[in-house]
Amino acid sequence: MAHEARKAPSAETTASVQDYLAAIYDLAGSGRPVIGARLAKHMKVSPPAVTEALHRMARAGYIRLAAGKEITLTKKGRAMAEVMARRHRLLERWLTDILGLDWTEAHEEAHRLEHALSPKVEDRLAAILGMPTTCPHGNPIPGMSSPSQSHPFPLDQAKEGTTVVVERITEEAEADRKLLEHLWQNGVRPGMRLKIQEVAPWAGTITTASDGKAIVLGLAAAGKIWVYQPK
Amino acid sequence: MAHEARKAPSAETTASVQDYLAAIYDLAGSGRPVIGARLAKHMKVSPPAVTEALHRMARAGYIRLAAGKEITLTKKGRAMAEVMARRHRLLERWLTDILGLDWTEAHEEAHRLEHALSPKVEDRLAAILGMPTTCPHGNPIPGMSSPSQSHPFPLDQAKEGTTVVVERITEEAEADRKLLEHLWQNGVRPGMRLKIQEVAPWAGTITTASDGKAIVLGLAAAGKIWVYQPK
DNA sequence: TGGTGGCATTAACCATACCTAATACAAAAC
DNA sequence: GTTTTGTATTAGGTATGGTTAATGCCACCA
Repeated sequence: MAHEARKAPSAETTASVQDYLAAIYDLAGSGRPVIGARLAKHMKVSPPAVTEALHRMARAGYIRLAAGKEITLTKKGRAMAEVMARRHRLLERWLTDILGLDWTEAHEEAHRLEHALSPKVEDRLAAILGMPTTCPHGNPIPGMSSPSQSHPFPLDQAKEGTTVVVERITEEAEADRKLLEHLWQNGVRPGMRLKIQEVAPWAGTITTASDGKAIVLGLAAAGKIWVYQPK
Repeated sequence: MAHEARKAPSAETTASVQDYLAAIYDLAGSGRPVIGARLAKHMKVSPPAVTEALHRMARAGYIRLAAGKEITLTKKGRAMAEVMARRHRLLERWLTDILGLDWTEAHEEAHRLEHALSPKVEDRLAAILGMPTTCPHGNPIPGMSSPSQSHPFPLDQAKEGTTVVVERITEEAEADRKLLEHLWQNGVRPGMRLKIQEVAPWAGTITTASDGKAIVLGLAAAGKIWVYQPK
């Protein structure tokens, strides 16, 4: 948009491109290959919109479109995606820790604000927040060297009878407002201990318990929550 | 832009419309009539862009295009413009008071961020800032009931030999980066006392002094700085 | 081997929002 | 009273970034 262009002269990285880069980055975190259809679903846009955007981004050198369908970030693309992740997560911290919003709101607010954040404000923000290493959902903030000695895995791969600790709610889950609200209301947040009571692939559910209270999740949703084995 | 639309479903107020509303609001503050040409200059866009935008905004009920050239805000338009002014000025306060940026940067950063600020974040921000009544440039924050008992007038109308106090640097001046930097570097900010040494309409300048240091300003620039007579 | 489902793409279209160049017009300057 | 200046508008064009509808492609399943 020419109007946006006015604000960011050359080196044009539009809000849209930033959104796509962030989405690719987030989806790549799950291990599964990033393809257009997944992007379209995650970002709630039509498949043709994705095709077009990807072409624009490939032309601009942000991504590579492999022979197959898989989409990979170039060095430049990855750098930009990390900047966006950093801004997003720092903003979430600010919104929750200082302004007192909850998760659900924080994610959406941060998503809007992240496009308007300059490197300078980003740095000052990091400073006043005390250089946090993760966002409130537990996702690492790039450039903050989070330790993370645990070996996290998706909750849908947990074994029945074990007890796990929530490491993070991935951005994939964050995109689903309803899911986020559900998790928030059930107290599912980083550090929470979960006893795996039943994994039922036939029903597509996983049942966990915490403080005696049972929480039932679909396997797809559970796959977007990463946990680790406490030692 | 459809992409923006996604983020703000109906009740569509695009960033562009917000910019125009804010500009109309700011320019109206000077007393002089708001016409398209002034808008074009202030916003650094071409006259046809203004014409088109005004039609879109009139269609949407934000402004009235009087028979003559004058542009006036409708109730709806004024409300939105005040929201934008409030967000802008609160953000400036945050940027300067908490993040430690200076004026010049603060204005530009705020201008980008204001479009992404929700009512909720706006309110929380106002709270943690201690309900400030003005922005760092001295402009009142709508909804904060600033007293302002002084009777400010533009600096270019000051009488030779008098001493005045800077009340505010208007948004009109803020739009000019170079001017803003100049004022900042010369210590011109709200509360500063200025001795009017010479008003020279033939030369188009006004010479003032503060702490023995002389500051020369063009009359056009001086007209964008409001001062008051200390009693 | 012949569907069927999932995925990508093309085609055609739309709105926003900007631009330049050219035109229209009025009021002030000479 | 014409000319200049300021202002607005029309005309024509561009780019982004979306949409739906239709089509093309492949891979897996029976």
